[in-house]
Amino acid sequence: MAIEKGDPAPASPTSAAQRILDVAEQLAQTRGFNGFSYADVAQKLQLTKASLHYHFPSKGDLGRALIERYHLVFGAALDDIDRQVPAADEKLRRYVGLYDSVMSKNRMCLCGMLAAEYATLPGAMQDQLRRFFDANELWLAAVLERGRLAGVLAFRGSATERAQSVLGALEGAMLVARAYGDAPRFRSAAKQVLADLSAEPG
Amino acid sequence: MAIEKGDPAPASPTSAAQRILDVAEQLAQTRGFNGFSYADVAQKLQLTKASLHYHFPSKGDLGRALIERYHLVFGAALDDIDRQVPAADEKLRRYVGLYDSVMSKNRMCLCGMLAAEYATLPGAMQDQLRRFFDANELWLAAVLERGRLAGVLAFRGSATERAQSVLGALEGAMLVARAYGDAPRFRSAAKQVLADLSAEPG
DNA sequence: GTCTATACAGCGATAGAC
DNA sequence: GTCTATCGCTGTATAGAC
Repeated sequence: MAIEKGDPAPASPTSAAQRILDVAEQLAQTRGFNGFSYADVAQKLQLTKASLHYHFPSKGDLGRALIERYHLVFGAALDDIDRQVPAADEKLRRYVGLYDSVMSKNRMCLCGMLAAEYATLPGAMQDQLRRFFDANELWLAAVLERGRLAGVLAFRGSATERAQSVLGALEGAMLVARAYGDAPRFRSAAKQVLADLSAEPG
Repeated sequence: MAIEKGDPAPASPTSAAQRILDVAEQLAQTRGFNGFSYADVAQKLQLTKASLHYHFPSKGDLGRALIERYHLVFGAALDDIDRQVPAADEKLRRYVGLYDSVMSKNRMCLCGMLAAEYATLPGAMQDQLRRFFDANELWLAAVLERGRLAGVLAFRGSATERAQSVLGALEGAMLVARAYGDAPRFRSAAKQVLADLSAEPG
């Protein structure tokens, strides 16, 4: 079917809901979920608040859609890594790269940001948030365990414990680096996390 | 001078401003600076909002007083450590203990929480926040450097870089652990941070 | 699916009495 | 130093026309 005359013929015909999520995500990652309003999103999209409520009746609905999509995209990225990279140490570098690309956009990880606001979030969002972290840890723990068995990674304690501390270290590095608007600062901390896991001699 | 009859004879006669800061601090550390209102504080203290505005005219004033006091108390704790503990590795354990005592109260580090909300804070609070982190890093970097020279600590790279990553790792560990209401989870991550700095063989 | 218009609660903040 | 009362604004959310 041909594109009708007068259509803007966008490179990718993003739906209204997707565009709303894009803007809301950017705001949530920079200002926090409690730090933006429907009015903010509406203004950026040249829409009215009422239109947003058509797509996402309540802000809780919007928040849930936000985490759901974020988790989906992140999960797909992890699948890509698993498909493209065999070595555990290289998988970790790619994993850190995911965080780095967020930091480079002057954003905080969506779920790290929401973790700070945890106590103020609707229950459904709290549950989704924990599921996001659970999935990250599970993936990380598997990579760490196999990397240790293969001899390319070295660390004390259980892979699960280590996965938790790695996740926390990356989230915290973003958190603080953002207060300085300093992406290299994040990169430096991330490199140390990787170095501490390396089987290479110090 | 004797205590007047009818006085409640409090163990420590906390001023109104101090009590306001106590409540506001607890709320800011659990819900975020944007997650509580004058009404919340007033209710907990059985006061009116107007009374709070007498002590802290604007919320920005309240926020500045919050960080100022937090920084002061934290700085005093670091001085205590320096006075009481000579060994660098033991200093680090005491430092981690400061975070642990916050986590045990089901709170986030005030400045870690504010770091998430950074973009929405008044400029004065942003400056104070960076100064808090700067002071932490300076103290940590000195401890790390002297510990490495003394042979009780071991790490790659500069002490300053390492101080930054340690600070981030602790803040991030609190951030994520709080979403699970899981203080032991923080403790586990903190122990790994210390172990990675130890000169003892892995 | 987007609009105008509006309801209603909550927010930070101020005036003025006591 | 605390109160009552109130203001102006912004927040989420809804009704109903187009």
